[in-house]
Amino acid sequence: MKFNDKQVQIIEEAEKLFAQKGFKGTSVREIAQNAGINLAMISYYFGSKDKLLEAIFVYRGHNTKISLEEILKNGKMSPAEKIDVLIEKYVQKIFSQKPFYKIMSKEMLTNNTENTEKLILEIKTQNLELIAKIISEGQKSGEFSTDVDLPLIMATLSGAANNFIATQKYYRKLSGLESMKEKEFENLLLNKLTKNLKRIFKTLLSNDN
Amino acid sequence: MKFNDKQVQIIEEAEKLFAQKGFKGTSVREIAQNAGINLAMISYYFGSKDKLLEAIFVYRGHNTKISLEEILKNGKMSPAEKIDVLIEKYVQKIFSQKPFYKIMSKEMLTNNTENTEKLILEIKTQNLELIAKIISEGQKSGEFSTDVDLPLIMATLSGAANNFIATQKYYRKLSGLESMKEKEFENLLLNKLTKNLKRIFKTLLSNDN
Amino acid sequence: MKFNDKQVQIIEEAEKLFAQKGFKGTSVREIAQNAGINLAMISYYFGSKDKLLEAIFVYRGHNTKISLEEILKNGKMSPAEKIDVLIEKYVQKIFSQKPFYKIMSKEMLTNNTENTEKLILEIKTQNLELIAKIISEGQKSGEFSTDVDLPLIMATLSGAANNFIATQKYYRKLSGLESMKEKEFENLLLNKLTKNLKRIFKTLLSNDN
Amino acid sequence: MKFNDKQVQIIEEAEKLFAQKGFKGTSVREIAQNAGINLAMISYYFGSKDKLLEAIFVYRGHNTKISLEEILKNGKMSPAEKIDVLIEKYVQKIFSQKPFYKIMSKEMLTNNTENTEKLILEIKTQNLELIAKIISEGQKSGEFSTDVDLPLIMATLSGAANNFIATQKYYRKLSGLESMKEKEFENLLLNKLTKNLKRIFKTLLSNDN
DNA sequence: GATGAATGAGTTTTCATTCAT
DNA sequence: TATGAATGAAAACTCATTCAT
Repeated sequence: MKFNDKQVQIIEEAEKLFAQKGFKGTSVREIAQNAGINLAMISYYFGSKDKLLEAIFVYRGHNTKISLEEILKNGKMSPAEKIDVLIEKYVQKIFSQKPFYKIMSKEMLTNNTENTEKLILEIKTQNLELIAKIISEGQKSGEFSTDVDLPLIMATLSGAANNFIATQKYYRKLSGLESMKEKEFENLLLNKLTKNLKRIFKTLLSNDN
Repeated sequence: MKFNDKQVQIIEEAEKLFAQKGFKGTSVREIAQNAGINLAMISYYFGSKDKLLEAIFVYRGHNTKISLEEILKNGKMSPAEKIDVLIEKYVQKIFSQKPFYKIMSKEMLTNNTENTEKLILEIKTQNLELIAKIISEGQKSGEFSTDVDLPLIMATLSGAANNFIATQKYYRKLSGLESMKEKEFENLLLNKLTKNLKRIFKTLLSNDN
Repeated sequence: MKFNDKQVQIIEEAEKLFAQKGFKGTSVREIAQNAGINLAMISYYFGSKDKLLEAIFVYRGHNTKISLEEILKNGKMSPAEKIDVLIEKYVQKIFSQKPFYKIMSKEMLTNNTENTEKLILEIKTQNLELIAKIISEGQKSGEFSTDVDLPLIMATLSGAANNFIATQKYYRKLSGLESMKEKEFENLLLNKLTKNLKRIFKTLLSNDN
Repeated sequence: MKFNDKQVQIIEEAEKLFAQKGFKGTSVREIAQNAGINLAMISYYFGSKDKLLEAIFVYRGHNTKISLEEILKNGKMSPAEKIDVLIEKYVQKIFSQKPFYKIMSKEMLTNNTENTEKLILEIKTQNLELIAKIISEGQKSGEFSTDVDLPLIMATLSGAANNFIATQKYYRKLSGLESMKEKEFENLLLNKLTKNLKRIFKTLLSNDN
């Protein structure tokens, strides 16, 4: 499914607003005004507000898949190195697409439409399969423990990462970093999170349980 | 701040609905109907829908504090054991108060009112201080590493835990446990999560970095 | 009709608020709070909000009558002097009971209940009869013109006077007296209005038409 | 600022109702029903009930200015004649736009929004400047006294005039003219008021104080 | 494709009044 | 007398969607 320029314009504006103020908290009128398009165009292009949300998932979910799949193609790395790269890429993606991940986090918390549920499950499944392959490699080579609960690891990974973008402002206050510049703080966070997750994965995948 | 029976009744009904359908997705009319009280009573007792949300935070935040503080009073345990108990209690609390934690997760993701932000920060600060004390004990006795980023550990803990209650249904499907009974699945989840978190904490607090 | 202390307390608070914010713009809850009494007491003492308004008219209308009647009893003054005193007293009364006259002005502008209409008419009639007597005296003695439209004179008198209390703040700005102290300005206004009205009455009652 | 047909329709209906029942006493639903338009159109066109009130002031205030300015352009009349014409025009305007002047009178009596206060002050200032010019002419030519309090004269003029339209029904009863036909009574009132005001102005502007 | 106007159902909140005690 | 609780009606406003052009 391809979106034309105008649709992308609407999608990106809607994504920003949904992330900031929630789906219900954002009116289509607001989206139209911010995107500089006519109110009726949203219905025209997407059918309804709900469908617009789904379009966001399609738009971002599509990007997600492609970008993550590239990791696996590199055959020279060890499974452990691949996990490290995966974590790096994953954290980078979440940080670069914060609004979308905020929306997804919110949607997972709510009884939403069947369609969004399906789309979220798709994204999760894709990521899971990706990791599954790497872990499977590592298990075959003996590097990783054979006693690994994959969905649990996934939940820990995405849980910690999403929580970081959700609670960024609280983290700032609790760490006493309120005076640090936004960009600097952002980098600090990204590095800490990446390092932390790598360490956690090492533990959870290791043989000595 | 104390709430009378009617207020508690409203608060608990609102909590349930806010968790299910979101704050904006729930109408006060709906709350009133489900709680079996007159619509105007909500304004009468809480002033507004926003204030009702704050009341939920006060109501649950209060309970949170008391129950967690009891852990520390036991002086016979080692810091490592205390951490284990803390994790157990924390996971139990989150599981027993799922609706509230769902609401809090959502609120953290949205630009909400100053008051709720303050109340969330309070709860987070209380938990942080609690863990800080235990870790400090462990650091003095040499059990724990002195190089510990407390807020990061907190974020990992609450992130993973909250993610579990948020993505429970997805976890079920991805693990192929759709046929398992709700209660059994709930227990399984609780145990896995607890065990997992204990292991992560052991790693993150250990000296061998 | 006599009012007890509590009723007077409510009446005076209501009068203040009705004058400030209008009858519809004032809630009974607000009156109760400001008067420091229980909300239900207003219904208890007066029956309804409408009846409370009528009570204000009875309360002030009663005062009005007594105070004005005293003017006539003095038999030593000439009709012209009496008119002057009447104007002085009238302006003083309006200035000292601004809130009530504001309410009355507003009520006259609106299709109100039969009762308030009747009460206003009563007050107007009383004043009219008072002036009528004085003018009649003056006509008999030849001082005043026999061609006098009494209600028209009345309307001019009360119109100008009421307009002054209604447009006080606008008058201040238009006269460039914004820096003058409130009390000083009040006195200035009172004197100017009195002098002005006396002059107008002299003209309207004079023989040379 | 121009209003389209629908907006004018709403404005005129609202004006009628506000004059009859007061601003607070009129519901937007009522306005919509009487104007035969959808309830939501009022918000759509004006934003809010308050803004609708302001629109009435803009709509009528605009008309006021234009119509009054034409008086001055006639250069052949003496200042005294101009004053007479001004009074005639002014009274005619008030009588032809009774609803608007009722609303304005009420608004002046209440602590209203900044915007309406500003708009009222504008209208008053415009009228004041108009009269100021004429009086200034008369003072230069020696016809009028140099000791003239302009705002006070204005207040007398508008006070008396407004009072007439406000107390029309009371005037009718007090004058014993209840059986007269509405139109006839209206004309009688207009003529009396005009004549009366001319006489008053003559006195207040004359040299012999 | 595009738009301004329009709509009906919905929202939260406020109100005057009444009730049980 | 007095009161806190309760209520139903009504208020203004917002919303997503649709329609005619």
